[in-house]
Amino acid sequence: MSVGIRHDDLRRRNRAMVISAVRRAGQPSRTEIAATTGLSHSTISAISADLIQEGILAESKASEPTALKRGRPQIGLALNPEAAAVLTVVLSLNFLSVAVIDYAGQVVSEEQHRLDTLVMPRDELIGECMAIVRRRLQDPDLDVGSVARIAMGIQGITDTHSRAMLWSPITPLTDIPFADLLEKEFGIPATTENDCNMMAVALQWRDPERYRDDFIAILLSHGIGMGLVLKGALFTGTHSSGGEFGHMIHRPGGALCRCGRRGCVEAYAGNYAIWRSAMGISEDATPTDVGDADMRALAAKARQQDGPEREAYRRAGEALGFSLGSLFALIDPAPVAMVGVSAAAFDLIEPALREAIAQTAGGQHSESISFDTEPNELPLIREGCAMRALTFVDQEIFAPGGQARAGKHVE
Amino acid sequence: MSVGIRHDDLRRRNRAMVISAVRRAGQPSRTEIAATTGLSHSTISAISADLIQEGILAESKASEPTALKRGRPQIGLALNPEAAAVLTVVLSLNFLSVAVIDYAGQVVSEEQHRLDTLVMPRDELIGECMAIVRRRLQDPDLDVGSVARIAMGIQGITDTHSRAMLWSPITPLTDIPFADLLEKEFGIPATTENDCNMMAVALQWRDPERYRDDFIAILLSHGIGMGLVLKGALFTGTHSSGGEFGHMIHRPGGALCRCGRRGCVEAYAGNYAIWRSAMGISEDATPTDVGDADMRALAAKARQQDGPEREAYRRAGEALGFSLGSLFALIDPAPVAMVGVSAAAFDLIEPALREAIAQTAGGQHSESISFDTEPNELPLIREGCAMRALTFVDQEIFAPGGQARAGKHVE
DNA sequence: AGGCTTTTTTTCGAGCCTCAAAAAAATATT
DNA sequence: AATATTTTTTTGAGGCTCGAAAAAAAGCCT
Repeated sequence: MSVGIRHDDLRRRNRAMVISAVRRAGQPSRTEIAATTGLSHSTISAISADLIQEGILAESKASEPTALKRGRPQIGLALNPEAAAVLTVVLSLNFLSVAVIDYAGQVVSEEQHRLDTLVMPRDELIGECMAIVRRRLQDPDLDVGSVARIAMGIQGITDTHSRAMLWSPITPLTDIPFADLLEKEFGIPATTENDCNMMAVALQWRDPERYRDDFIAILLSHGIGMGLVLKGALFTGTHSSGGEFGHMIHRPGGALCRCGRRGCVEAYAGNYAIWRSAMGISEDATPTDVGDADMRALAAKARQQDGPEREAYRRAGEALGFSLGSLFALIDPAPVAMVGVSAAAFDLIEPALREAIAQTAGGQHSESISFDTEPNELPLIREGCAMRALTFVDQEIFAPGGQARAGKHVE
Repeated sequence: MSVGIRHDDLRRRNRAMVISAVRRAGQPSRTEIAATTGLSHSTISAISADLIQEGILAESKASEPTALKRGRPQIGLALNPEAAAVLTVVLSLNFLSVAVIDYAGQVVSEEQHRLDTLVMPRDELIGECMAIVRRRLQDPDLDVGSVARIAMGIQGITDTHSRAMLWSPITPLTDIPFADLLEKEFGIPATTENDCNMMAVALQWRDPERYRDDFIAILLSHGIGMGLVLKGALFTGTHSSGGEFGHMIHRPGGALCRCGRRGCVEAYAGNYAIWRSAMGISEDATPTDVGDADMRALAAKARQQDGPEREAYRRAGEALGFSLGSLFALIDPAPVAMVGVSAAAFDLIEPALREAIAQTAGGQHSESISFDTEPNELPLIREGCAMRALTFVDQEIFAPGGQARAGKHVE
């Protein structure tokens, strides 16, 4: 049952709120923080004095060219980059990348690595992940505060508590508890996050104007994934990362999907599905991975002339449109960001998509639904992981105490 | 942006928590409240003294046959039935019902009324609603505390803020701001709620064991509706009541739905759709309303022998199964309550439903998905409205102050 | 019956937290 | 140099929750 508010929670929450206001605003003055949080100046003054004394915030000496105004000039408060650091791990098809990020959000160090995820045995895959993290952690250049959190973004389904990868299209392996493995190996709290969810988190930070309370990030790549933000919060399943938009049923008993089932959206709109359709291969054929370059070539050909290639994109658009319509029937329409290599071919997809969505209950105002595209998902996933980890540090380490009161931060 | 916690919010929230604990538990002692809320005994003592003094709670003199225990006996705290009252209005196809309910949740007075919703002009429909409410409010037997809240449950789509009915299958009229009309007429704060959402709320109170954090209530009637509770909270769309499960697309371009579109789940599983299919009427035929008695007869016939009737239910099950599978792909599987006249025929629907759902990503563990049935939706809707209104009184009237601090309750 | 034990509830003082108002600080304007 | 303006800090008051201790209200035991 929901629990009462203890007296100590008050300061904790307001501390977290101040930190969050600074992270969001960049260099707000105390007065600005008071305005956005609704707390009094004295409270903000007290809390920020604490945070500065603890080395979490710092007064920004950086002489911003503030407009000349009468009165005492505002002093900007900024996150102290050295207060902590976080580490992101992004594991996607045949690709592993790691970055160390300081408390202010700047990349300090990074490393990337190609590997054959599809065929690697379990121990080797885990070993590679651990090894690349270890190398980054032992980097002598790394003099930023100790790494306080690891966020791993994985293409695939994770559990609600962000502990494990349950299933992934990039490997036949299942149920790898990456978070536990990382914590055990490095003694640093870690989470395992779904890639599309991290895309959504990143978009929220990148463009809070457009992606604020309700929006959808859809990954158009080998598979079809979705990250969903509703009422300002990331939407996840009750047991898993959820939002498996790609496996909503478009046509019962239809085309063969990579997941082994039939008729999923992905079986019409995933890279392999578009390819299969364009090449005139049977819908029952086992999906094969198609390189990004091949997909770009396919899109170019589809643009050049009408033919099976263009028809393949049309069918993908139709599948996406009807399924988005079904989704919108549940949650109401929201802005959409199309991410991934096939988002670069969205011009080929959009007409059929809009035509389909207009035939659904969720697409009632289909012309007002806006789409944005972003061809490269990896930077988004990393940014999302970074923000996930950083906000964890903000809330759980620098404003600790929730239920199990953690050790106090000592200066 | 999220707002800081003021000092006065603390007491307010804990007050609300105590009230909520009492409503949930029935007659908890102070000690029990302290345990469930996590607050200290002294705090509970102080808050409950206030609440008793204000006439919101009362010590239950009712000599419960508590097991003989050593020590000072616990004093049960109960809601004071006379602290306030709420009024529920349920408007469904050709039927209007109103009830007055005391603060403890007991029905004090009620009235029901048949009317032709499908053909009534706007003014008349609104007039009937206002008249029946006025009669109940003026009932001389009504000596319970003044009515503090009205909750109206309507079959159809409402807006997020529960102010208006946007669209409904029971009338060609649209955009009726019932909440505003009621408030203006009677000066009592009111809301307009979606019927299926209220069903879900009621189930949560009726059987909190089974329907706690994640579950689905599906109305199988003329149309197909859904109320969805995720992570303990009612799920609504971003602009409307949302959860229009009945208008997810089952077969793109398929059977004609009552909403004018094609291929919706409802066009296969709504009463009219089952009837149409059983009678061998074309899928393109305009939907007609079918009486409950006819539906019961149809189900009986389907049970009796294999034939087009049984096949119609099978097709309904298939549509429901694939769509539930798509839904579960998004939110993960959860317990389902089937409500409404066709829920009584769930035995005819279930086999095909399970077969279909097993073919979807969301139905991975389809055998573990459990269904419960409840043929009568009206009592559920009324209960849901009652609890909705009562918890509003709990939180907004008896623990006021959120942002715009309301006048304090004076004894 | 009367004292003892057990459990619940209330009382009381301490420690925090937030807030409003006043004071201090820092700069532009006159 | 004095004044005006705006931001930040200081200070005292009031409220809230908590822990400990006291009070209350029973059953238990001799």
